[in-house]
Amino acid sequence: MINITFPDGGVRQYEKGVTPFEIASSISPRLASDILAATVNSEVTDINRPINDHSTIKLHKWEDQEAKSTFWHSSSHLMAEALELLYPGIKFGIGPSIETGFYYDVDTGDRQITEADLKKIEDKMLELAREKQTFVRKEISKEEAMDIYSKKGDEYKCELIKDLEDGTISFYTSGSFTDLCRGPHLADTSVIKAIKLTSIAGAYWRGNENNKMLTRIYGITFPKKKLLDEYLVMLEEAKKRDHRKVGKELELFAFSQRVGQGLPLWLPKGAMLRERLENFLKDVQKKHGYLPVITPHIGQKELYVTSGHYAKYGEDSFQPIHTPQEGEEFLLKPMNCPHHCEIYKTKPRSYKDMPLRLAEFGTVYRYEQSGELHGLTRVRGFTQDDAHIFCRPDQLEEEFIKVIDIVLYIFRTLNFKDYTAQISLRDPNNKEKYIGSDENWDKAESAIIKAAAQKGLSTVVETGEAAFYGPKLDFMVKDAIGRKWQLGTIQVDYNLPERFDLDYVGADDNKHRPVMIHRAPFGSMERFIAVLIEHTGGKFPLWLTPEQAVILPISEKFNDYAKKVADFLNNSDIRTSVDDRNETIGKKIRENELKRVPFLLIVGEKENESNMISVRRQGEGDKGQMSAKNFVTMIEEEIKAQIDVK
RNA sequence: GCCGAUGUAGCUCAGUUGGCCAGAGCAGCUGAUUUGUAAUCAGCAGGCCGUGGGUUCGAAUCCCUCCAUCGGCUCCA
Repeated sequence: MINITFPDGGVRQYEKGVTPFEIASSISPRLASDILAATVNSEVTDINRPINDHSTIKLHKWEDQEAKSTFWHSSSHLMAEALELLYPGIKFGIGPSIETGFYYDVDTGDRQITEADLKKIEDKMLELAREKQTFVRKEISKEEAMDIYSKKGDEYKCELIKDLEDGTISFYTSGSFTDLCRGPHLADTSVIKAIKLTSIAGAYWRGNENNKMLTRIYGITFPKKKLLDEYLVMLEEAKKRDHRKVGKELELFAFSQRVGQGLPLWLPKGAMLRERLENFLKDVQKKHGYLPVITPHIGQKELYVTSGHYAKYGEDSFQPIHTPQEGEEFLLKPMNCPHHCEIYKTKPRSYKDMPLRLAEFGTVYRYEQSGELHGLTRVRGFTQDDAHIFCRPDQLEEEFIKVIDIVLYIFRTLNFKDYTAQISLRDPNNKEKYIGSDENWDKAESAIIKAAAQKGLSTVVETGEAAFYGPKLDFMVKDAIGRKWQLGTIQVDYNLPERFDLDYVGADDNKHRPVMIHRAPFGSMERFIAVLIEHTGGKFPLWLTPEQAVILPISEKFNDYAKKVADFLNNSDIRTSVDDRNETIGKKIRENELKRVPFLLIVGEKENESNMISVRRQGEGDKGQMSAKNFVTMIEEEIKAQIDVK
């Protein structure tokens, strides 16, 4: 007998070799039919894999991510089986589950699979799923595994096997399809009830652009048709919040082919919103001891040779600007740090001056690959809410924590709750990719980890994701359809102070090297506003929104009264306009509701006589009458509550 | 940059297998209407059918080039 410990601490005894499915059955038949995977001693496994030792167990129903990933991984095998039947001779790369769904990379040879074929593949998958094919695991030797795939002529699988250790290789078979696979898998395919193949795309084999491009087919499956329908509706809803769509509807920004791709044009309403955000951060920074600086949009090539950026990115950047004067070369600035280093150098610095915090909303230009451009989230010209903190090594951790505080304050104010903090460290196996001494890297990395821990951030550590000059802490936020974007970033840099030969005189009267922190709480104005649009669906917080109130006269007779009220509100710093078009009140309400104006103030005969306004709140409807003065008080209080978050 | 898809009026979209001057709704303009909480009515105007080339008696429609956009891959100082 073996002891099985459940998550609640309860222990039950079972025969050796019992499976998670049998354990579930012993609790209730309902549970047995619901479980899709199990975690046994912190490893997710098949529900029919025998357990031979004392173990802890957690049974996973659909609601658990472990169950979903097992479900989707099995679905990718199901798709592979369908593909092999429909396209004999097709070769397979890898086919994992992803956050939502799964994909399989395939080499279709001379044939081509297009979106028109997806329905056919879905139908085949459903047909196969209904056959209730069981997933059978088989451990296999490396030699045998290699033999199977060389005979089959699948060079991708051979390459994968080559990197695996003998004795750890397993195959799973379902129906006519056998795949190299670690598992785990569903017991059988019958639980896969709803299938949607979502898209088809090219993907380099093993993610390397020098390799062949395979065809990647993405899909998602569910145990119930209803869940798939709900998912598709959710996707549709999310698309309505897409910042590119909302930005066009609300006239916030635009692009022009003639100006160039990835170069956003800010329209008046977008510019007003952005300006307000900038002022908000400027106020915060002022309170935190930042000093404003302003630097030019270009710099001599020499500047970037000194910083090391030219060597690293020169060829993939906007190329140097040449002037009539022979030999002169300028670069559009791709980052502000070199300029700020030169500001540091304008006079001798003392340890008493530290930390020196130089802040600038600096517009930078980067030649991003054309296929990578995406609305406002990935552009070629953008403005960083940049600042560089020059500090003594002993101040690093404290300064780092203070920056985290600013980022968290901003996120709270704008109601960003769903973010992850990612600590990016260097890849210890690839040290030549980075500049700087081992010692400095170790110090910087531990400073970040300690600071994040002290602020109680839940962090994800990514090794190998550090910048070439130092480790960093990034705040990642998802867009409407779940794509992750980096917003706030805090980076430690020992490299630039070295390259620019920055120093300060210490208490010991000797020269010392400062440490530099790059930080941008928004990341860039463009990307931040893009994500803000998607989070709010264009319904910005009252303090930020371009138009806070629009006055709607019932008829032209009340235009004068409307203008009087508008003047009063504008004088009270409430951004107000009058919609005095010759349209019905219903139409004016509809259009201003669609423009997400937070307050519509309706004035007609009644209001004119009683000197009141009728207040209508966006999305909520009529709120009754009040005086303009009371309205101002109400708005002021609401804005105060929005900004004074602790 | 790579793979795939898409590109018709300011916006959202129709336009059958190539065949009459390329259509609709909204927005715009003009006029009527003077409106009470999500679309008043009528008229007018608006398009090198992304660009350049080709096939054809004839191209928005078929082929090629380039540009842009969308979904991914790679990249992201």
